[in-house]
Amino acid sequence: MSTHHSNQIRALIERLARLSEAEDWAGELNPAQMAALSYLSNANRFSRAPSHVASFSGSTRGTVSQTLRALERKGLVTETRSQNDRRSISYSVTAKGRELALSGKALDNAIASLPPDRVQALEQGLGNVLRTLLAAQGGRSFGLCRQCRHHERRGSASYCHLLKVDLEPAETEQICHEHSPA
Amino acid sequence: MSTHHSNQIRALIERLARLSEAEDWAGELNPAQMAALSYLSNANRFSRAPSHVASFSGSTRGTVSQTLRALERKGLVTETRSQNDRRSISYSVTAKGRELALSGKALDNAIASLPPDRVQALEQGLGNVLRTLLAAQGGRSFGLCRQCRHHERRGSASYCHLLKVDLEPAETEQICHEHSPA
DNA sequence: TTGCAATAGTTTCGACTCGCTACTATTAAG
DNA sequence: CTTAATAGTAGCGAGTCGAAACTATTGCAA
Repeated sequence: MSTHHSNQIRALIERLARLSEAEDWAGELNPAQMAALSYLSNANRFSRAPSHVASFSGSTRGTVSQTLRALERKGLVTETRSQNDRRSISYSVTAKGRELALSGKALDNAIASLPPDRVQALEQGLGNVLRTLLAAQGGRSFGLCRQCRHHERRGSASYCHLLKVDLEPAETEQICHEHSPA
Repeated sequence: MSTHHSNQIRALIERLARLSEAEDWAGELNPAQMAALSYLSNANRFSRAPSHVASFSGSTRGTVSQTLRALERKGLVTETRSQNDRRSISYSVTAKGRELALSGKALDNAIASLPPDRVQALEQGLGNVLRTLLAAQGGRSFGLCRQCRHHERRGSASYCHLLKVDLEPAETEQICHEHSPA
């Protein structure tokens, strides 16, 4: 019974995602590229490495490596090698990339047309499902910096107790790969 | 504001689908194949043609043609050519395919662990979103035969006024490509 | 300090997706 | 009876995806 409903809902989620991804984004990007670009445009400066993208999307480093090269060829992201750890790379989204990442999606409009309480219920319900799924699979939560247990508000600025760095206000609204629910 | 929430929810939907599809299904199937197999195992006998699968998944006939051949090579579906219209083909899911289609998914378990009212809210909310999206894009609803405007209950059996055929009870619980909301 | 072991990322391989543009076969419509 | 529409397939090119092998760097421990 409950199993039956779970099936239905999973089917709905997968179908909605599939239909949403079937949008061609001006023919420029495919779903994997769009997902990576969208993630990068919302991730903070500690969370823009290939391995973070891979972890976020449940993919592998090898696959993501190719996806990021495709994005770079298209001028949507640029790579920056780290000085501290010369193995690691951080990708930044260009202006052109940011524009594409924010371009209107039909699914967004469909969601926005719901009554506010329905939207609220959806967000909470899907959030719960995601947390449960991640807990079961040992994945990272990739939540907002601001909602992390290592985050501390200090007046107008903030501080991360895990990475031991000061944070600007805007950064606390970004995704962090070290995120841990409060 | 509302736009912001819509973005969040779309991101949740796409991420959940991506994580769910990252399950390897015993290493046998990829996401597109699983989606097609899952659809076929729930579709009624009028809705199992390549074009129906394509329409359901928002893909193209060409792509689906290859996906179905892959499934057939793996012994998960079999094709049956129609006598009435010798252009059309109907695919059936084999026992092996049905087993795979019903195999447990981590996302199902995550959903099933929610309180029943949350599950209810999710199902309704996502259903609303899907209907809105389909209306905006002109896509078919692919709902259950039983919930169709052409369906009429006749004692223990049923009748479809569109296709003008008698239906067995089990068939009314399947997906129909001609489905039109009541 | 030297010598692994772990980590970050890349490369290559093979099977496959995906949209596209032909293309064939069949059926429908004028 | 020709023409148009429909159902499905074939081949192309760019790209996904997982796996395994590989390079370069960093960490750790004897």
